[in-house]
Amino acid sequence: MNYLFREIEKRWQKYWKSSQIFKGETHSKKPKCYVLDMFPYPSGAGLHVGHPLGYIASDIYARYQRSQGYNVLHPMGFDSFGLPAEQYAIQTGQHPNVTNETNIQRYKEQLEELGFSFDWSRELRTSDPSYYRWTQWIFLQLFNSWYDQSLSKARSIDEIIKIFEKQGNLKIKASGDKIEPFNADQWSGFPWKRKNEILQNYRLAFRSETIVNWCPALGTILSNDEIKEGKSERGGHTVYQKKMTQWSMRITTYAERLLKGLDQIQWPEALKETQRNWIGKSFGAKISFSILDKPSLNIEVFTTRPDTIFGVSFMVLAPEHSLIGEISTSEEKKSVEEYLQASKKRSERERLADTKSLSGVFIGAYALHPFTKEKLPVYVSDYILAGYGTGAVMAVPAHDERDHRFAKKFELKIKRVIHGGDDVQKQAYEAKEGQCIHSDFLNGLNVKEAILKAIEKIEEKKLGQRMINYRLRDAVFSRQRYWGEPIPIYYKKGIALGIPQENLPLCLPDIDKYLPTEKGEPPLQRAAYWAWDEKGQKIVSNELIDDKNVFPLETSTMPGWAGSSWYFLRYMDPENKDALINSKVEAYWQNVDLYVGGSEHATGHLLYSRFWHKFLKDQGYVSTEEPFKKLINQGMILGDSAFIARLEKSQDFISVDLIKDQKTQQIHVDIHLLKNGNELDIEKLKEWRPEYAQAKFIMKDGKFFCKRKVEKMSKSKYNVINPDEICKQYGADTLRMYEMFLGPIDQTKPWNIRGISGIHQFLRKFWRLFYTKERFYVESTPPSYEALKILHRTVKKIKEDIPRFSFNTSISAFMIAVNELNAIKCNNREVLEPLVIIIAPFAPHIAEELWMRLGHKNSVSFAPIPEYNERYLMEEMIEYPIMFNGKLRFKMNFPSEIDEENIKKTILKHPQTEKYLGKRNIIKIIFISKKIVNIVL
RNA sequence: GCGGGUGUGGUGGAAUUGGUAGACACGCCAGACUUAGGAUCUGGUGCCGUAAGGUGUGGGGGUUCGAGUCCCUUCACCCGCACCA
Repeated sequence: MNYLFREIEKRWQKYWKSSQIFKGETHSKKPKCYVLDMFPYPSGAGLHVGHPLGYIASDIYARYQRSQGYNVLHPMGFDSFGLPAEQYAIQTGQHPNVTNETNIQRYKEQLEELGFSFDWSRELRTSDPSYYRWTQWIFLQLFNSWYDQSLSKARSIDEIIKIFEKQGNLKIKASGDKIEPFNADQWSGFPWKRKNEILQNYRLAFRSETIVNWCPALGTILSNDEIKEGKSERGGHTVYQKKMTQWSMRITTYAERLLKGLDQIQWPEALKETQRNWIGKSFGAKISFSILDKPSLNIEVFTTRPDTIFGVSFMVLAPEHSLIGEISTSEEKKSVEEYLQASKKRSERERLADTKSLSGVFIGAYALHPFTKEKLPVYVSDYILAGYGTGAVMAVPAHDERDHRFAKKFELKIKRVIHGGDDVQKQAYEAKEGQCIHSDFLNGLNVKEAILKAIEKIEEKKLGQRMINYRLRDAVFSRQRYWGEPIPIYYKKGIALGIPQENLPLCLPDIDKYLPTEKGEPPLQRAAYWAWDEKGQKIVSNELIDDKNVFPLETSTMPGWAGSSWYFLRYMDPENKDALINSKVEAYWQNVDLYVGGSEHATGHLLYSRFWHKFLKDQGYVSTEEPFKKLINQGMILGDSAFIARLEKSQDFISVDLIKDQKTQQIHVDIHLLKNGNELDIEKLKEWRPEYAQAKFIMKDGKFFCKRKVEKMSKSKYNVINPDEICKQYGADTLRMYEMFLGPIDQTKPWNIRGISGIHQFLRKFWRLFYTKERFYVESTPPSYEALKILHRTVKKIKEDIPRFSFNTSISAFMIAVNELNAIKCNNREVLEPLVIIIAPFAPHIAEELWMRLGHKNSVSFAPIPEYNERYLMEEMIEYPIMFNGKLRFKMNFPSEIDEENIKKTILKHPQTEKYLGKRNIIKIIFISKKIVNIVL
């Protein structure tokens, strides 16, 4: 009768694998439910106990939905392009695919051991040419599209050509940089090259010279979300600013839709807020300031506070601003030049580091105030960002903190125009409250009214217009790396052209070394066959490049987020060779009903996926506006790191309890090197790190202790606990339930093995319910009312908990049920069988085993979830807490149907009442049916 | 600095609508049992107190018959953004 979990779990894992019962049906009359996990990058370290947290939760949900009668799509795959495999390839010369294959096998084994109900027939890998063929295909669609702002929709580039042929670009409202206007005749007169340059400006995948975050140590550029505090997120290398021509994605054109869509989806509020901040919408005005003695030139600024226009006392331009050269005077030219040079050298990190002291120089020019015609000195300063707004500001020191500091430093005028706050000579008053003063036509208006009035006036006088600005930047799309999708582009006379779709995939070529070339070009430059034969429609040797028929191919590759931005669609139709996805299949599965993953993807993956999805919708390939209807974040699991202390400037280590005033460095050591709690096994350490073989260890009583600290579980911190060890010891069902029992799914929590035995014992107890005298035996006779009550209460609780993802409370409900059924010695089939069904999503192996032993031939995975009957949830007797002035004094039982008056009477007669009443009078009695009685004195 | 989140026993946590704070589990204490099994069973366990009782959800204040829950204020920690005009 022992619960032999090893044997049981092996049997059912084998069965699930061979029977393929978790295959999502492509054509089904059942309602669909798409449950997805963020697919992992297959790193060499394998899974640790933090990974499965989300997988377990989604698996419970998927299994529950199957039992509820849904056709569930629950796939898994691998985000297999990425840096670690490439880094390893650089070091060892081994092709990244080899490393990948090994790692993926390990991951799959680990995932199977945990009993997940994945549909492995749909497994995909982003580095597989049959997959990235379609990533490249989407890229070409973006390349061949422009955004029509009047329709709020992406359209084919062929259509814009037709429009140009008819009317030039005079009427068109499209996303792109400002371009000289041209009419239809001019368009048809443009040479081929010019036409293509113009089109380039409208494409959603386009090349642009951008200031990028160049990381020489990684040999690549990084996106903003890959940088943490000025250093690369991976490896912590220094990042520099560099101008480069790069592929970009016009995500900014979708800013408004990305923002609006957030209201339609059920995501954690924190995550939505992060995206809102990242998109950073602000409303204001664009205002032109003319320049003294240069009537043809204007400085355009963006401001969210046009109400403070009469408080402007100077102007500031970003160092990259294009007008600086033209308008700075000869006297100031030298100091301006010096300043620009100096600010170029300052890395982003330095610029961010000292936000307190502002630098800048006067450039000699003056702008004219649009209303007062006052002379406003123009400065250049790197506190102005070239990439935001227009790269220039009208400075209002009285009402903007940074402008204030700048004004103080350069002794510029500070003019109050909003009433409120302290002395503006000492401190800026930034609040958007108060009435306008010294502001001509704005006087007396409050800030909100004044903003609108000012814009109205500005538009009326043609000085500018209202403007909505976004903080969101276009996404840089190229990487100077090997291990990514090749960008399907070739260059004809310097013009980028797409490889015809029929020729995809453009496969990654083999190269001798995975490093950049000596000249610093991307690794693909090393490929001998990396040229496009336009006529022959094939890849040929570089030697054949003649710029007539054979042209060089693009050598940068796509970023990590390319493949992950649409993989959820491919799972719906993974084998399709003719299309990204069949439209009928798409119409059925639509989008993801539940997406589970980490919140760290808030501004990367989750934003890019939404962007691509919206684009594909515009193109008619998908029917939904949002890819992930509901999303939950699993919390981080923290590990208990161990450190050894090294005395500074020495090779001597000191036991943590002996440290007094000495300065020490803390060095992470693998937690598996510890014994008896915090004691270090020095021999094991020396094996692990041979460089410490000769080190001296200062010990107390022959023991050496480590310092512990709870921090994020990660390979680099050597605090990783693998699920394999726990599976071996307690089984997958125990691990699954234990991880869920740890607390709310979305909360960060430390990993602690201490409580796991409780779960294991619970499963044993559950198992024993089915045994009498060492034999499997269940009664067919009707169960007691008490037993039915326990069952129905539990079913109700679980049905309420699962949709809320409150799995920790479900588990405690199971525990209560098993404890109570055990106490009344219930072994009725009528009670135990439904219990097996409802516990199956949580502990599927034991459930399958018991289900089989109960005599069923089919898997428990599709057995319908039992219904509960309210009849069994009624209590005949209610225990009322009797409170005096809100304090619980004693308890009394009453039949649930008894009326209020009767209860009050009985309570007042109770001897305890007299005691608590004393000489005081009752003011009133609060009676809440089936809850409490409170006597107010 | 801005935005978001979290604070409850020795520990993980529960309390879904303002209604018995600490469910369930770990740990600990006491006991029973013995085919010595990662056993099982019984009882106890927030804190102070022998007890009556008092006290208690980060701190302070408020609303209410009644507050972990609502409001104000304050502190600590975590996450995200950060010269965004």
